[in-house]
Amino acid sequence: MTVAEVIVDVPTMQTNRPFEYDVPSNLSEVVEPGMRVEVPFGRGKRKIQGFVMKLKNTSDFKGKLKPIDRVIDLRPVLSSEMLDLSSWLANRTYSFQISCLQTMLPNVMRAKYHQLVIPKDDDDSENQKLFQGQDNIEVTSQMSDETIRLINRLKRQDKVEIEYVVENKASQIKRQAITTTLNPIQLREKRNELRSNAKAQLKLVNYLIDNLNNLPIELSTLSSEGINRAAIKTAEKNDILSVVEVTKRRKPVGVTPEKTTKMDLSEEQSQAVDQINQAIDSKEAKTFLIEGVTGSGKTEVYLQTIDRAVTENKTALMLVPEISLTPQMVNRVTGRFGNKVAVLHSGLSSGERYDEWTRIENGSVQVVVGARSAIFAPLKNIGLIIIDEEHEASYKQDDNPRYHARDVALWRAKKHNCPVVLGSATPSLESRARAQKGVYQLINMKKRINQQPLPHVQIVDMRDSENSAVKGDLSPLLQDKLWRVLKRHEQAIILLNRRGYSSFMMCRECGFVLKCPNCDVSLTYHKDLGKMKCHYCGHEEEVPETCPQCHSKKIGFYGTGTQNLERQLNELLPEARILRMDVDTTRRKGAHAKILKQFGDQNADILLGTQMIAKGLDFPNVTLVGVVNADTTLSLSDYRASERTFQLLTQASGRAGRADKSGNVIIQTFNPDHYAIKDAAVQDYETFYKQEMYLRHQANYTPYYFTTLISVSHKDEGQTLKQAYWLKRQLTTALSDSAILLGPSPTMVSRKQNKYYYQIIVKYKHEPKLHQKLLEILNDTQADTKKGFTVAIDNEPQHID
DNA sequence: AGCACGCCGACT
DNA sequence: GTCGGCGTGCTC
Repeated sequence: MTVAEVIVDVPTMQTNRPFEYDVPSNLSEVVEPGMRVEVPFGRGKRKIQGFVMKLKNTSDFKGKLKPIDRVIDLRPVLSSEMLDLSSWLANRTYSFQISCLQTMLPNVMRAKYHQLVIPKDDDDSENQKLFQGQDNIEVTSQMSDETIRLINRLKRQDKVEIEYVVENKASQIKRQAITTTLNPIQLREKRNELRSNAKAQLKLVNYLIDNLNNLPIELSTLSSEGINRAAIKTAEKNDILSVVEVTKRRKPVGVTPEKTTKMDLSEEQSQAVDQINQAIDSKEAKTFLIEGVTGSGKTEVYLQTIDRAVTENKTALMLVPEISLTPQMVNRVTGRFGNKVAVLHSGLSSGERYDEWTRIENGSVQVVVGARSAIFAPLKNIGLIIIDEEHEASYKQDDNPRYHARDVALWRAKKHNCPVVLGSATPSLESRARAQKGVYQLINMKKRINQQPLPHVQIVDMRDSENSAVKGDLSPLLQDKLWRVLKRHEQAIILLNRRGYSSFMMCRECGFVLKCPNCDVSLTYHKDLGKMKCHYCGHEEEVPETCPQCHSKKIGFYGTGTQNLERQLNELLPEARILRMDVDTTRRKGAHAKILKQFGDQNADILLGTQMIAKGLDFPNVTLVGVVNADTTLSLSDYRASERTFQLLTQASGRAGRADKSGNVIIQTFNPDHYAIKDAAVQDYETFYKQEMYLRHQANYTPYYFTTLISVSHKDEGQTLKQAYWLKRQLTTALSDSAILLGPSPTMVSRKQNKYYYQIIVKYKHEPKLHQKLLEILNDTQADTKKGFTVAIDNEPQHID
């Protein structure tokens, strides 16, 4: 007997374990771990999709095993590596294993479920009313309560039957095709061997000779040429050709960009390449952190090390943030590796995404470039994994499973015995600290290639009388520089650092920001309460009317919007062509790329936008970058605020000035003396790192402590709090005295979609019992989900809000 | 999730 | 009496 352990597609805590199924004898040769199957589940005739995790010969189950209904895949869609990874991931992220399995596959492979109501008694009057002559009707969520009640009654009376249909949007849409390993000469020989009356064979072989470069040829193509199945079968028997399964590609391989060649390396670059190549050669699962200033040529290091992996017949995986996945970036890679590359970006339709996945899975590509989820690319024999802009928060998925691509990369690297390269001009504190401890190998690249000068950075103190007297948000200096840029027909980027806008209070006279007395984070304004509140410890206080520091009345909410700024720029420079890029103008798919192209083609003078314009864009004609409000992220009540500000400003500054034209950067701020701003202005990562580490140490934050965030929500605030306090008690009993528990406190937006959110933060160094306790909590609270409670656990959160 | 079972109030 | 509401527990 064969028994399969199946993870079923029911995302709940109680079903988050394997269920055993009998493998009927007709499927025993077919079923393999990693395949999707359709199984009956529950008392009714419900059918659902599941993943086979394991096959075995005995069963521990006391009842009678149900048989697997159907196998969906011809071949496993997940390798044993991926099955293992899903277990690890589910455990690490406190999410359901089924969710992990599904995130590893393209979306189209997710099952869709339908319920069809079929009449058993066509003559029944109620049935006739319901079906109105149709064979069946589908149960949908829009159905009225009345209809659902009717269906339920009819079902009880045995007048209708419910059929469950599992639809597999992409159940291996494979077609049969023929291919041959013979060359034209061998084929001609075969042709000569044919008997003179074998007309069909002759036609087939001739067709094959003529179309050798179009292999594999689909059977449908052949039949339109008048070659039938029987002829193909005979030819197969005679070893002329073989029948294979191919997946049809929706999109032909795009135009291959101009072939690029290896660039000469600088001293620093070649040292980096050598170290990494050595690890590739010796199959060492080592992690490198490249700390390289903007313009130091990290990309070329990536390309040449990928090249080494490819030459050694291995594969390589490169992750970049979604917003850096621009045509320029992609072309650089495809230019070097041609059609060996698969690119996974958000612009692909789900069908195209599936095609790319298939191409990777069947070994047609050696290099994969993509955003976060590309870390699950089904590559075999990985020789190198690269994560560019390693510090980017977008590498962490912010809903279940809340995984960090970096963690997955390290896990896979260990499995494949290959190095991981993390690269950034501004590494995350935790990575840089690991490099300090020797966990990662640090590679420093301090020099810009081609002697590019650093841009000239000026910090504008917005507290100055001259600046505070200005009506709008643009200082006289920035206005002047903008005007000059326009006159020289160059371009400018204006960056508006808008996060948590108008949520905190700052004094326009002295720069004072209202902070929490216990937590050293700024207080946020809660509109619903009309009070200032700390969302770490829950401290709250009234909105001050005068500045507590200088008693000026100029204290107020701080923040400005892109539209507002666009209006100001229009008034100031009526002749300038301004492009605005923010969430509003980029909502539509592809709008983002379109705006960038417009700017790149110099169809605009000023590009105005939020964070998204700061990342890795190269516009040679840009000579001015202005940051309107550098402080906004600083005042966010998140302990990573300084780090994010530093990263943003450093990146933004890197945008100004290329080779021949010198660049100017203007940073407007109310905190000109803040270390994050001062260090960013001179692109001094190391100084910033030391200062920030010191502060993190003082305040017991990452990387000195691990953090886990637990949030509870319910539509009744009292219930939410009650649950949150219960959770806190649970944790207190399980944790040692050295662990720090904060909260429960309301989240920044304490009410979302009519639900209240409270969170508890656990900071700890070593808590062996924590993991088990959290799993217990999930189990215990599962029953409450039906009462409207949700409990979410975020291991190492990227932001706390 | 979906479904059965079981217990309760309120209507043909 | 029975229909339908909701709480509880189970799914190989």
